[in-house]
Amino acid sequence: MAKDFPSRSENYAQWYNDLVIKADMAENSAVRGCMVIKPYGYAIWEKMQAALDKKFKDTGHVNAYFPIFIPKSFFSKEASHVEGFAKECAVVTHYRLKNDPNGKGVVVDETAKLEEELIVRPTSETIIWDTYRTWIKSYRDLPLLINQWANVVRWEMRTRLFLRTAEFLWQEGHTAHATADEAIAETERMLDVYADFAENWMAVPVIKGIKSPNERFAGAVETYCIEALMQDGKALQAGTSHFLGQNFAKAFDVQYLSKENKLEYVWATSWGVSTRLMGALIMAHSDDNGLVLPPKLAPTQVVIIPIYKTEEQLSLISEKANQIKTNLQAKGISVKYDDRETYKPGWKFNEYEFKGVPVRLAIGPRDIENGTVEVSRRDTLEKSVYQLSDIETKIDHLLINIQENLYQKALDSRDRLTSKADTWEEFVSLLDNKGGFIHAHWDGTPETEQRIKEETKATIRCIPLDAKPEAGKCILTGKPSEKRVIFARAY
RNA sequence: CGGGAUGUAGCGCAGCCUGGUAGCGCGCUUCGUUCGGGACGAAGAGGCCGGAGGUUCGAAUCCUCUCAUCCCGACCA
Repeated sequence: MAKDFPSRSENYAQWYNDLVIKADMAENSAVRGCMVIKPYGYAIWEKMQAALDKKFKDTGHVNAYFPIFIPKSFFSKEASHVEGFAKECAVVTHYRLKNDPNGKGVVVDETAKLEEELIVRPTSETIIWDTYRTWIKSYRDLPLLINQWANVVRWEMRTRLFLRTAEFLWQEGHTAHATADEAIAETERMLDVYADFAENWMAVPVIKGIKSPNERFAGAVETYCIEALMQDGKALQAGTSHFLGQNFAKAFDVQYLSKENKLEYVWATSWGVSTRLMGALIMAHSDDNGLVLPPKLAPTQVVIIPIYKTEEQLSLISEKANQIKTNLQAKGISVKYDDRETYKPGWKFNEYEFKGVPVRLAIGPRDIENGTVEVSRRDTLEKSVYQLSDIETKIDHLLINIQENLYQKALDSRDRLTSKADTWEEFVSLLDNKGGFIHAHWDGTPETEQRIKEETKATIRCIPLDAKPEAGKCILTGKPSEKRVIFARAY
């Protein structure tokens, strides 16, 4: 058990917060609601970025960059879009400071007022579609498949490290297509990319589905999402992919000439995942001993720690350790040999355990004598002694095994926390006593969803894409329903 | 924007009620002994007590104002 670290059962929220800070991933900054992502946290984010970026490029997308500022007038062009974001926008009104004539510090120079205020982007649909108007003239310009890695600002009232911050990092894909079918196919393709990333890289099982109208993205015709379930039974939206129809094309007048020489509005999608995925990753696997990282996203996959008393021992151990390190690196495994004299082995064990390094190797005089190494895996905390011969292959297999084990554990946990409810009493009782995903019937109306939310704080996380037709009665109103949807309390 | 709380060393806190010039733990520095699961001892460094005003011979402590932050709600990737 780590020092001064709460357990999950004691206080899950505190556990999460302390974990993020003590594992050195992020901390609160001087700016309310904005975090500093520290090198260790950023390294994990970079691994996520690299994997996602490759997937985007493999599916034909290219990266570009659009401005952080958006003219205020752009926001009024798409009615539901502005309505969705108006309440959480940071606005730039002036462009100059001056010395305070009354003495201390600086003040805003009122003479430097902008003609038109600039909005710090909460998302980039408007500026991008304003730009696309000039890029798209012919069917030959389509499809346009662009992604941007950026920061965005949403002025949230209450923030939590990674899960909800006023500024966050994300990627946003914005594509333009000649037909609705093509755009829908793109929307679904990117949803699959996200699901694949979540499951095969993050080792977090997700449910693919579509959002109910209440939860739909402001300006979208249909919002697809992947929903994950955390260990405490609360759901977390891990990614969204929107079919925007022709809403933005019409708002920003983006038209092209078809093969038939007809002027047509283009069809759009947008899709994004954010640093919130860090929160999902942390909560999905970590335990009361600290962070647990899936090998595919761990900045350091293997750490080697020497145990010695004398310089002679250290030099023998170092020779062996460096050899193992080189061989592991040749297999593409990231290895750190921590031979710092300033920390003791026990301290290092705890340090790397807390930071979630998947595999730890310890080499001491006994190992040098026996030709062995002590191998400890973070996911199960099991220790065993391996013979040195072909150690690289064994470690390679161990990493794969850990990755699979983490996914399986997360899947088991989600299955345990997934229930069906057929009556209102059952539904409320499940929410209060167990949490998790609850499959239940809903009459399909926004009013009912709203009432359920007000009474239980649970929302429809999604209507699963693989939901089977099943006649039933809405848990609240008793009206007929054709399939179950997934309810949960969410982050 | 409603309800509650807190600002004292890098971090976490005590001191305030009953005014007398600031202390504890962790961390940090140095030296020695240690080193197979967060070592121990000794010696050090570090704070105009959130800010402004007031009461007083004297304010971290009492009074007034102010700023900031955190927690609980409404909003949300």
